[in-house]
Amino acid sequence: MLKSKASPVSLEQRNTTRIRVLEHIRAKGSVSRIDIASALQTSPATVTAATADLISAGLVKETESQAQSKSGKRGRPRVLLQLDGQMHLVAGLKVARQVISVILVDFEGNEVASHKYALDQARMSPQKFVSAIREALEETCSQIDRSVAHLAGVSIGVAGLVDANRNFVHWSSSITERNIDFSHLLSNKLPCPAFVDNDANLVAKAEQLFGLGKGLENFLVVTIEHGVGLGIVLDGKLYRGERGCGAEFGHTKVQLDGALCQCGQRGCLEAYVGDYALLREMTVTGHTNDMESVSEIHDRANSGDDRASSVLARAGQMFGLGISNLINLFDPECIIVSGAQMSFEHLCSSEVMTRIRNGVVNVDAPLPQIKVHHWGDMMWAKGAAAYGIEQVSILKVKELTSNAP
Amino acid sequence: MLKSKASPVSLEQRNTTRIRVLEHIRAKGSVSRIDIASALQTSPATVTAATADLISAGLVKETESQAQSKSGKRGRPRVLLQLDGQMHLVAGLKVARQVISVILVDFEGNEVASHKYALDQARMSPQKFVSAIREALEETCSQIDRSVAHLAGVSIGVAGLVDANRNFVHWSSSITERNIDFSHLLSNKLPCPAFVDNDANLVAKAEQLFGLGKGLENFLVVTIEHGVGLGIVLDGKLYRGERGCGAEFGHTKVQLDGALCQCGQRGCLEAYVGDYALLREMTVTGHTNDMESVSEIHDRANSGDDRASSVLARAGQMFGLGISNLINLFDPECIIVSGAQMSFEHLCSSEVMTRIRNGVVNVDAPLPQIKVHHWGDMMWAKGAAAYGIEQVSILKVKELTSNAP
DNA sequence: GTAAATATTTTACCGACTGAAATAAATATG
DNA sequence: CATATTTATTTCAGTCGGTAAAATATTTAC
Repeated sequence: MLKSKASPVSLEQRNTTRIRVLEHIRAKGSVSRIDIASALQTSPATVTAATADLISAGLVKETESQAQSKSGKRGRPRVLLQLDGQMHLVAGLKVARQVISVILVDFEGNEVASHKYALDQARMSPQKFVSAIREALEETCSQIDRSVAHLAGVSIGVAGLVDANRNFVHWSSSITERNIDFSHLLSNKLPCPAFVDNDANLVAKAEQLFGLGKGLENFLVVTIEHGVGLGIVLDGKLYRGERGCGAEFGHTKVQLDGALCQCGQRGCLEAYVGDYALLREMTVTGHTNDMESVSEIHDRANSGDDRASSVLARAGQMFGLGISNLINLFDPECIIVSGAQMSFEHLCSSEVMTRIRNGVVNVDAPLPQIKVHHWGDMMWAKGAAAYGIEQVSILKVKELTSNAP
Repeated sequence: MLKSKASPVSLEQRNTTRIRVLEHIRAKGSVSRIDIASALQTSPATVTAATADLISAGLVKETESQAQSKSGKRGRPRVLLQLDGQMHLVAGLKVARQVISVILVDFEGNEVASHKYALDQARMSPQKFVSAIREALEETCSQIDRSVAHLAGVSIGVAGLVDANRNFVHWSSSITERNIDFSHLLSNKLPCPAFVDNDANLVAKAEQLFGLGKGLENFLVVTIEHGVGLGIVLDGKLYRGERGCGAEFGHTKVQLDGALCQCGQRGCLEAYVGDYALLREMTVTGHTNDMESVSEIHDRANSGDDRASSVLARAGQMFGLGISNLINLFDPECIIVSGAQMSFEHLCSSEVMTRIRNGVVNVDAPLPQIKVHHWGDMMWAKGAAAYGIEQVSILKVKELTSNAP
């Protein structure tokens, strides 16, 4: 008879070690217990306990192959641990204007299936929004003969202002109503945990878990698409701002009373760097007709059109200025420039890098690295999946202790 | 006979509750145990234990006066707790070009004595630097018939790049050598713990502990003096950047290839807002002669000089642009504009506020509050003292457990 | 085969925290 | 005025996460 007498320790600080161990294993790929202990500044005994729990939850497994010991070769060999990817399936969704992109991944982030679900309307009621997500998920799951109920978690990225901790959408370009709490809507309609977040934050999560930010504590992810987005990771955590509306890098002003932006204000970075800004500039050059994408501008520039080159160059200069401001303010370990489809070579040229270097306050330390990441068009959905994996990990670890004997 | 067998818990997470309780008491001024428990989401039993320790360490005391209970008046009355300010004396120093400002404060931050120690040279060797600090401290302490040995801690603010955790100064305008570890130098020369940090960070600490940021979790402190500084507090902690050289707000660029800045780059905010920038502008207007301070420009503007007004107005516009960028990126609870002596009304005018409002991306939520704080000329030294109090608090709490029976 | 080296697990114990019960100190009520 | 009621704080016994040290496991060196 277990007497449930005293005291679960405060939820905030509970299980932090197990989650840290899990994240460390994910970041390293495969790693021995003794290395985890030294990396996390904890004792081997703690790592033994934590990994035992993670293994029993099916989140982690021991690998066959063995790593060589640090010094020499004598002594008991280290046993490598890695994620047990097969146990859980997670879906990531990105809701865009005309399409919902869905990706199914295993627990290591490997793609299992993907799908595009066409939307007939850009903006939907919350109910319609959730139904569309349900349908998109079902179609994707059927590809691999699974049902939605098999999913360990679903993560949804939308453009807009989201309080991710509460699944609360203040405003989104995909939804007709403001201030919607999706917690109940989603749990009613889906048989598994679901999470909503802002899309740029999700890409930052993807870079942190699987991408170029793996294992870093302080970095920025700049997303390039129609507009310019930003995700901020500080101390290993996504920084969301006090009201969840920070990181509006695209709307920081780079020119007093400058070019007109989609948002209605003047001088926004996006008004110089966004695709619509470039296309707008090109209309002035006389190619009024049918310029439809940034890669067309690149083509023209490459074939000797000086005006096209000049349009791209100015965008690059402004972008470089914006990036140097980010470095001056945040002093990050690294900045990751992530793009899905749009061509953005003009934002990574050596001229832009020079502009950045010349705009950063001079110190002994070298400039933070600027890494460019060309994702495919599933960038946003993969970002959502990354967040889903993280959230499911946390859920599973919590279950672990609440169910324990 | 005590057998020192197992296990101090990892230093990082040790005593966090006691420190949180102490900080909460400091933020509230006086508060009852039951309120602390609910504010910190912990149990009353924990608060009893924590406060008992803090009282025995002489950091906290019970007050005579009693607060009324929340609802009704029946029941055992709450006992208010407050800091016991008299037990410890802390010194804050700011090293400037020609002077070291020293302030002695009690543990509640009340000024006990202050002093200015003239420097004969703006840049010193590390040894000379430490000796000057020692002398400045001795002169100040003698005012109240104490010796330096009575101090519980000393905190030193310098302009430059500092790794505060290690008392390591990468570079400072006050010191002739780079990359100096002051830990040993200070502990050899001073009979009490000493801490070094960047001056703008210290002002942020002062606002957090005693000023307009009391109790806030996410806020920015913009300091106005010769240049423009920034301190960033996120999640209640000072954010210092990866290499300790972030928060260079004054050198974020507000104009592509704009005005020349002291730092050698072009278009820095400081090159439009710093005092030297305003004085430079005024030289062009024909008043070449003896314009020496910003308040003279204010005087001229107030007496109808349109050129002076225009110079101040442009600085305000650029400042507003910079502030709106900060809000767009950080989405803080509040921005505190702190100045010591320089006149900066032109940076808080209604035109500037309008510029800020129009530069922030529009959301439902109201604009973060912008608070203006006119300190006296001891702003920087008081900032240092605030940091000193915090550090000494942490030390005392740690002693508490290591000395415990 | 035995010693030395290294990784992991087991053991015994510490300390922070908790819920529940006990205690303290006030007011309300008759 | 005694007693019930209410609220704040403390005490108590127990849980949980963590640790150091010892024990155990598994390898190579000799």
